[in-house]
Amino acid sequence: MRLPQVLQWLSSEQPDVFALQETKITDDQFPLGPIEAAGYCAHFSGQPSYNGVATLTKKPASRIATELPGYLDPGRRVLVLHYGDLVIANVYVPNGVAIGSDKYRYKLEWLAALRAFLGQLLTENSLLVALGDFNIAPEDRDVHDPELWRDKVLVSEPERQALQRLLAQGLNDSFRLFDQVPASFSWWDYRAGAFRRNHGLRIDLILVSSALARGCTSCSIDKKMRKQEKPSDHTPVVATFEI
DNA sequence: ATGGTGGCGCGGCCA
Repeated sequence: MRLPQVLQWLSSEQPDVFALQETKITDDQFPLGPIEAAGYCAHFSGQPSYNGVATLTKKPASRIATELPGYLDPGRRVLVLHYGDLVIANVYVPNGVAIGSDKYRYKLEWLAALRAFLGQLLTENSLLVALGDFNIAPEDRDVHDPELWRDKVLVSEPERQALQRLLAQGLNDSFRLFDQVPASFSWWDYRAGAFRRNHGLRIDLILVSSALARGCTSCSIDKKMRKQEKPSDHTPVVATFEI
């Protein structure tokens, strides 16, 4: 994980919750000291080199889950925190690589297991946030060049339908609760000057249950981290709430 | 233009 950038953003923005994906670090290597010194509790589920999720919060969770029930996955991609009736599910959806590949099938299976899990959580908790790298651009307006991306991974209809089935259970894309400037993206490829040209996709989502959507007061993309030296290829998405 | 860049970790995979 990019610890200096994380500490900088926590210090300047002071979020109650900060969800990271692709930490690429084992739990025994997790930089607990600096994060706690910054005033945050660290919850994490990692592995060597790949995947890994972490959720940094002002207050410790009462319960934690790291698996999709009934779906055996060696990848550490899920971290669910419980705060009484409030549930915060941090997810790193598989990339899928290419349409028709084994990894694409894995992505669709994984999304089906996630849908079942979130559906179960929604029956038990009215206040649910599911956020993270979904690796799906929900609509063409979330893609810099829809014709170029048509039927490509991250944009294909089966992936979009899987996301719509998630939403249909009672989740809302918080970004679309508000007016937004066109061509708003959260991820840009490192190659070919994609960020400079704003050749991006909006694949990082904050999905909220209806009860939380009523208290959602803003959702925006903060591009300042992507402009820095050695940035992540993603940049933070921020939602605020009055509960 | 089937390329291009970057992280992890030391060759090759993954995104």
